[in-house]
Amino acid sequence: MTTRSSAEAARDIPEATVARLPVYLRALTTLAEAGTSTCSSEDLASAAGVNSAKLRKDLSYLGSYGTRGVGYDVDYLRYQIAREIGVTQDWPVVIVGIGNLGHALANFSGFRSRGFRVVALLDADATRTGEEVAGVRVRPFDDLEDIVGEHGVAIGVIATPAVAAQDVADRMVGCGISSILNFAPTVLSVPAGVDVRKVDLSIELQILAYHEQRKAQGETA
Amino acid sequence: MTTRSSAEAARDIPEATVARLPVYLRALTTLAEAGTSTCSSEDLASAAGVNSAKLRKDLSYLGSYGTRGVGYDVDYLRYQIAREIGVTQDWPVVIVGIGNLGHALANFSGFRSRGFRVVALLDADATRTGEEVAGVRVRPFDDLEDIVGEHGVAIGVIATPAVAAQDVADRMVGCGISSILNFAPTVLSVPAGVDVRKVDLSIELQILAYHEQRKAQGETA
DNA sequence: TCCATTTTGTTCTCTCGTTCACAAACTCCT
DNA sequence: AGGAGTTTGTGAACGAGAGAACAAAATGGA
Ligand SMILES: NC(=O)c1ccc[n+]([C@@H]2O[C@H](COP(=O)([O-])OP(=O)(O)OC[C@H]3O[C@@H](n4cnc5c(N)ncnc54)[C@H](O)[C@@H]3O)[C@@H](O)[C@H]2O)c1
Ligand SMILES: NC(=O)c1ccc[n+]([C@@H]2O[C@H](COP(=O)([O-])OP(=O)(O)OC[C@H]3O[C@@H](n4cnc5c(N)ncnc54)[C@H](O)[C@@H]3O)[C@@H](O)[C@H]2O)c1
Repeated sequence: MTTRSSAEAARDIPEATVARLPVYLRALTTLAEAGTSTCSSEDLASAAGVNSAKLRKDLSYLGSYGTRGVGYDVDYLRYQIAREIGVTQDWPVVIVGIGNLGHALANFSGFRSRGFRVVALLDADATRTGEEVAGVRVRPFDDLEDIVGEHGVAIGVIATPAVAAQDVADRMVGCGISSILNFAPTVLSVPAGVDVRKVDLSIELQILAYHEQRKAQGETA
Repeated sequence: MTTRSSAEAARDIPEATVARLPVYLRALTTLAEAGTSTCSSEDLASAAGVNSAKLRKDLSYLGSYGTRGVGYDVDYLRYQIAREIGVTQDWPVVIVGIGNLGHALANFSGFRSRGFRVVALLDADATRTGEEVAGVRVRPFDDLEDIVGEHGVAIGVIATPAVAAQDVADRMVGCGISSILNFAPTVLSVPAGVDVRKVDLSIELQILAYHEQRKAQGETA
């Protein structure tokens, strides 16, 4: 299990690198829109907010897509990163919990433009179903299994209150979803093989508060 | 600069630990609400979704707040962590960009309950000002300096479109804000001493897509 | 053709983070 | 009082990530 088949490239991209590839992708898109066709690692690194050594090392995990003495072809590199991440294809996504946050997410244009397609908005509250948000009708949560089966959905977004999040996750996992983006402030437990990423506003603010407090302490000390 | 004054405790909490303290805090609150007064590192670790060795090591950076053979007093530990993070006091916060996302953020109850207080909602669009969201009136962006000065705001939240984010950040830094939470999909450049954290939906989804793609590859290989 | 210049890809080192494993410290029971 | 049983706090081993530094490879001009 440690060695891979010889046909497939020995791809084992570090997690820290995976998390930065989307940043590079966005920076490349910005450069392309500005009419730049070639860029050095220095250029791209500064657009992405990292140092150039790190950028080159990250890109080296994908292969040798640059030219020494010249730099990288913007469009070519962009395609290679997109392919590596998997956003050259479209990923169907369901959003569960169409309250304050769910509405904002449904209206978020960044889904479409980045290889994701919202195929359904689901809510358990019957008074919300039928409403149309960003061109998609809100449907009852119980339609989850049907929708996931029909569209082959692999990615689910949870924007329900914390108390409901584990139940929603269980239902998602039960019908084959294997990647979850969780906005509810709670720890989800899922079986091995299912990826969960969380976005947690309170945690981010508390981290800022910690550093802020230390800055203040330093001043008065 | 490497050694600290003898009076102050040698506090140098690793960044990875700082990011987990809010998770422990939330887990402790949940335990307290469930009527638990004492818990072991094993209990708390499972509630927080980490392993117990990591939890104990993290807590050891704060001091020795447990009792061997017994565990931790839930309320006492909760207070100690809250104090360390700095959320025993209230932090005033401004939100800039009251569109889809800004509305959701303004309505988010997690601010209040976690030591943060939204003192102002700002937007550059004159047609939005005057509107009341969650009991707070939306004011013109140009009031930023006045508000920050008046309330001593140190933390700012950016929920504007990406193109405006750098300008907003510059204005924030200019009037003394030193911690920024950025929801716009763009890399902010700020002077040293200012902390920026970003919340980026597209990046999270792309990371999920990468792993999802690898799972699919494994099946068909 | 050859040399100077540029910029990548990679090796090496150092720092940071995770996990293991166990002595120290506490409780409870006899 | 003493011993059995628990659970913390931490030293040490291990692994992952960051950054410096440089050889290899390309370009372009003489
Ligand atoms: N509003 C924000 O800016 C914000 C920010 C960060 C995190 N969050 C978190 O995101 C979540 C949603 O926040 P919100 O402000 O949109 O809350 P909300 O109450 O406005 O919306 C929650 C929605 O989920 C639905 N729901 C409840 N139980 C459900 C279930 N079992 N199945 C399906 N749908 C269900 C409700 O009907 C409601 O429409 C909360 O957990 C909140 O803590 C919100
Ligand atoms: N909607 C989402 O769920 C979501 C999710 C992730 C990220 N984002 C990002 O968050 C940001 C806001 O998203 P949104 O959907 O709320 O957009 P939106 O267009 O609905 O709202 C943006 C608001 O910012 C205001 N604004 C524009 N320029 C400004 C300036 N210079 N100063 C002050 N205010 C200004 C506008 O008047 C508007 O009210 C975007 O960058 C978006 O990419 C949104």
